Amino acid sequence: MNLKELSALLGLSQTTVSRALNGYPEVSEATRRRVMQVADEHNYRPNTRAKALATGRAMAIGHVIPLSTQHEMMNPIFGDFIAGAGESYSQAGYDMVLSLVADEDQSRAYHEMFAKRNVDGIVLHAPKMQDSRITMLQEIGLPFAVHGRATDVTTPYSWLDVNNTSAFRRATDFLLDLGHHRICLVNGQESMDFAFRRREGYAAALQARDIAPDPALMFAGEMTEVYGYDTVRRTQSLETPPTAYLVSSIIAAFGVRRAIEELGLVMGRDVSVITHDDDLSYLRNGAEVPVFTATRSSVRDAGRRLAKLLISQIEEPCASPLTELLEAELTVGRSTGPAPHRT
Amino acid sequence: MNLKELSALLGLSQTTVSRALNGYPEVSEATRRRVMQVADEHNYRPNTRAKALATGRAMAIGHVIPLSTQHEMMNPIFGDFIAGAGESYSQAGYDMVLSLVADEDQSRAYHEMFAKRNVDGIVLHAPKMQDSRITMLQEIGLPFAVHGRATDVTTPYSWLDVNNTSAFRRATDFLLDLGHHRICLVNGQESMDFAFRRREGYAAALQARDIAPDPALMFAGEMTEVYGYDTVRRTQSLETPPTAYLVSSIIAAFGVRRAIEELGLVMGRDVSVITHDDDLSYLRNGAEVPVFTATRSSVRDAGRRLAKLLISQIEEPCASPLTELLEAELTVGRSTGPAPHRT
DNA sequence: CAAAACATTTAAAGCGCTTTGGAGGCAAAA
DNA sequence: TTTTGCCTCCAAAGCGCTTTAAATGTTTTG
Repeated sequence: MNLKELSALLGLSQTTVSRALNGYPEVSEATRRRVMQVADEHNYRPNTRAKALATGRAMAIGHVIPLSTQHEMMNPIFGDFIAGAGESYSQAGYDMVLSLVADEDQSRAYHEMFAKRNVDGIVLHAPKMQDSRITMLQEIGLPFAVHGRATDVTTPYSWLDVNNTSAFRRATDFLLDLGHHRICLVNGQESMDFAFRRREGYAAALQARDIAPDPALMFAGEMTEVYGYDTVRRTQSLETPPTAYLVSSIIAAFGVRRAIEELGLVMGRDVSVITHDDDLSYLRNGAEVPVFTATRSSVRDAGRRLAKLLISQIEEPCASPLTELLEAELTVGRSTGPAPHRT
Repeated sequence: MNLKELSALLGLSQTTVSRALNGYPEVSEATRRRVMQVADEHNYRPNTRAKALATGRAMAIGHVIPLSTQHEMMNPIFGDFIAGAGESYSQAGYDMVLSLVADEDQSRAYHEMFAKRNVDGIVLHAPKMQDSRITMLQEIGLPFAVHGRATDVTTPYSWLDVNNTSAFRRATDFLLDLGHHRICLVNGQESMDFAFRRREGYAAALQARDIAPDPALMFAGEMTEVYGYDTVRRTQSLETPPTAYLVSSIIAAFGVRRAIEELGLVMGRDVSVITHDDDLSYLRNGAEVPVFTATRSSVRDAGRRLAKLLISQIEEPCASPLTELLEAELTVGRSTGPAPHRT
């Protein structure tokens, strides 16, 4: 069923039917109701492609996912972020188109997305500290919004980020208040902007108490379970092992917990752990009482918000860039306690 | 830059330029080269929407993700599956459009996808045993392929599945061979077809050795870490606790391991564990020697294959449905060993 | 050399929708 | 009665591409 058939059926012109369906005022209420009803009965939906061609709006938003950074990107976070964004998109009538591309094809992918005109805007994932993609997109002139920020990019652009610095600063302070002095940072790869910012927060908290950060206690890597495990094994065999761990991901925190328990230590008594918790739907941090004390911020919610932000950006092209900084909450679980008195 | 401008630039008609770019034979090699070059220089890409409208092919494939079953679907598996599918899509020049919809809107979503004609086919995720979506899509007449199967649907359709029954049968046999008699099944939700089939395999192996399945050892639930943990805690306090666990997901297996270690038992000696391993990129099953003995099957590879299968289905609409059954490999890790001799 | 055959190229229609610029009908105003 | 203005509705152009049918120019053939 297309417009032509539908309007023939109604004995009206395509113009009138189109207007009736799109809520234009130049059509009587009676006709509109009639059109609506018949359209509904025949399950009419305008052909997206034709509509897009006529209006110049694709009603779709693109996500370019680099394949080679799969470990950092196609990760547990991603599903939840997409789910959140998807909610906002379908609410606003947008489609989501995903484009998985090899790392080296990324630049081409953005240019192509623009030239092919099958999206109205795109979401930029996993920004690094200096991220050339941002200026590239600005030059291209395709609306975009970043999930995260790029510290070294100074031109204004739209973004939504968790306040990673303050989250990790507060977490570190929390541990310091409990009497911990040797706090091990189990961070993500620090070329990623979020990881860099977390380290900044960690370092700032230490510095404020005149504690020099110990390089032997600062790790950066891909956040796997094994990474968490290994880091604890390694650091616990140091001369003066850390009494607390600050972990960047709940998956790594699993590994941290496993190593602690394997060493016969009790988490929350002998060793304290705080992890960042993206509040993933399938990786809940315990039930009523969280297992881990955590800096929590729902990545799904971030997806929802960033999508909305981008949509309003698209629909108001002249407005200046929008930004949103979310504060993570510090939820206290059973993985933290006062520093043990060792000699 | 559009066709009109490009052809004006070249002093050729749109027809010729279009043909040159699309590899039609009615244009001389000299002109083709010239066209190609100028197109390249100006970074010309045909407008997807116009092309789609003209050809009737959207060059896009849809994935409808039900939101309410987020825990089963928007799960760790999903990211990797999508990544795999995305590889195949971009290779074949297709886009991927995701549509996240509330559960109750699912039927409408499929109809809409068809009516709006912005995809050429769709992938059906997470089939249940009786899945009404399959017949619905057949009635609609939109090409589709299922990731998994629906046991109770008898009409033929295209699918790709792991042989869950045989995988779990072999895993159970493996444990039985090691002398285990009381094997606990930590399964996914059994309304899901894959989980049902896994139980079938488990039951068949027991039956073949005249062991009656013990309902107290068969669990079905959402596959979280805590679920694995709780199940072990619960079953280990039984009068005759199981000596082995057969787990449906590596995430639950983490919980299983944690409970085992917490109970002071050694995995692979006191208690054996086999898990299904979807070979997720960010949840590796150990390094060289796998931590868990596992029935392994890359979900990413499944995505790649299913996408290709659907594409060939789309491009050859009259062909009969295609199916592909993948065998999981049984990889031996350090989590299994002979059953301990208890009294 | 004319006719036929072929190799290139083009004009124009069409994909299904929106939107501009009118047209027709009718009630209110002059 | 004529004019004005409003309310509905419509014909047709246009979005950027593909594709059919036809027109050119170029060889080859009888």
